[in-house]
Amino acid sequence: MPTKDEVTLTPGARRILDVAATLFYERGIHAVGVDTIAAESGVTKRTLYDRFGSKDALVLAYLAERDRRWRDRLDAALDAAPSDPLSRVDAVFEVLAQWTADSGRGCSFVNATAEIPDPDHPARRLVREEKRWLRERFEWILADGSVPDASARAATLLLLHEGAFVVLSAGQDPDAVPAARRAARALVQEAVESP
Amino acid sequence: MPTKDEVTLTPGARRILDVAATLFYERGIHAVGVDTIAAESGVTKRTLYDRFGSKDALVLAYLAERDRRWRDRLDAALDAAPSDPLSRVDAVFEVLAQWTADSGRGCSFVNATAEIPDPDHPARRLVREEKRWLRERFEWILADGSVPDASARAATLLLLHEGAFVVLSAGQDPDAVPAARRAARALVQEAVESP
DNA sequence: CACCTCCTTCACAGACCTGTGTACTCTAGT
DNA sequence: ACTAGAGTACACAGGTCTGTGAAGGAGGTG
Repeated sequence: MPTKDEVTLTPGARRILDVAATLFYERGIHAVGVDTIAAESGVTKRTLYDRFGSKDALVLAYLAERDRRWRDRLDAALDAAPSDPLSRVDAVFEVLAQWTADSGRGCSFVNATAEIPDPDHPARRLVREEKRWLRERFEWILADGSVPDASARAATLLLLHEGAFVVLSAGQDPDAVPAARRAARALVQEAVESP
Repeated sequence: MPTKDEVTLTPGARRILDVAATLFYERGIHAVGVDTIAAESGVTKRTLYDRFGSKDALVLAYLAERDRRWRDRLDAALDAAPSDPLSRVDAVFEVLAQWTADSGRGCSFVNATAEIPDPDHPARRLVREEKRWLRERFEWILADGSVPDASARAATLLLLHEGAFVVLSAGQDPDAVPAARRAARALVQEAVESP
């Protein structure tokens, strides 16, 4: 069963959102105009505004869909992984490895933060929520595996995860994600083996 | 003795660069036009173009100056700190804590990366260089303190450092930098105490 | 048949963008 | 007194930006 969003989107709107997602991610939100999006979607600007109302709303739809897809992917990976904390944490970083394999432009949420100064903007709320969600996922993994100091260690895992994304994109270091994965594994192992 | 850049800048150019730095950082590079920068500097657009040549060059000057100031500050802190690796690593995160105290909009280099897609753009080269420099600083600190696996551990420290910046700005978590600092200290301590 | 949704074409508004051309003034140094 | 550098004033070019208005076509459903 497809998600509600996907059902309610008309074919034209679906194309618009797909094109917008690609262009916003690859060129930046401010750098892409609605004219370009409409033209690349084979649609007129009128249709774009009829479907989404504003560029701002289109930006929000782009981020919300990306957020949903990423969470679904991560939850699926966690469901498929063994239930020990080491396997689960490793699964999160495996998803990151796959995700970044075809996303060379960094984290779309971090990029959106860079382009949207207002912290009360709906897109910024979405970004905060996404980071908070991942942090809680880590915390749940550790607590469920009876790892001590789950909260503090989850915070560290989040730092490694986000650090990997930014060192990969801004620093252009291809080893960033593997390095974060190794550090995360070491952190969990050390925590499990400690008294 | 002032640096060469500061000497060669005319008073007008100095004001332009200061204003541009503030506006680029707070509102984003694309979102700020040269008209605004000129007006806020109490200078005409003509002067801006006579001094800097293009908006692109002004952007580069902004990032280069910020880079220089940050490195100077970090080097000064490292000089002032005791020479053991724990104190030195802690000093780096202390600088981060101070730096982020009045920089709520994240890392300007990461933000610039989000807004400039072309990896060959001079600004992007500068960003890469900055991240590489910090990584090497960490590596030097560890190796100089005879910490084993200095290279791998330096990579982890860089991840924590960059992660803190992004979790603070995108995730709006005020504990991000202290958490990274604690994790970094723990990492160094564990490495020093290990056989 | 009428009706509705989706979408089209096209013109237009009004603002903002980077960048330039021309001609002028003020100030400091030699 | 002369000159060079720094800056001012201001118009203008040529584009792009978001967003709207008016009118109509294609295709399915009652």
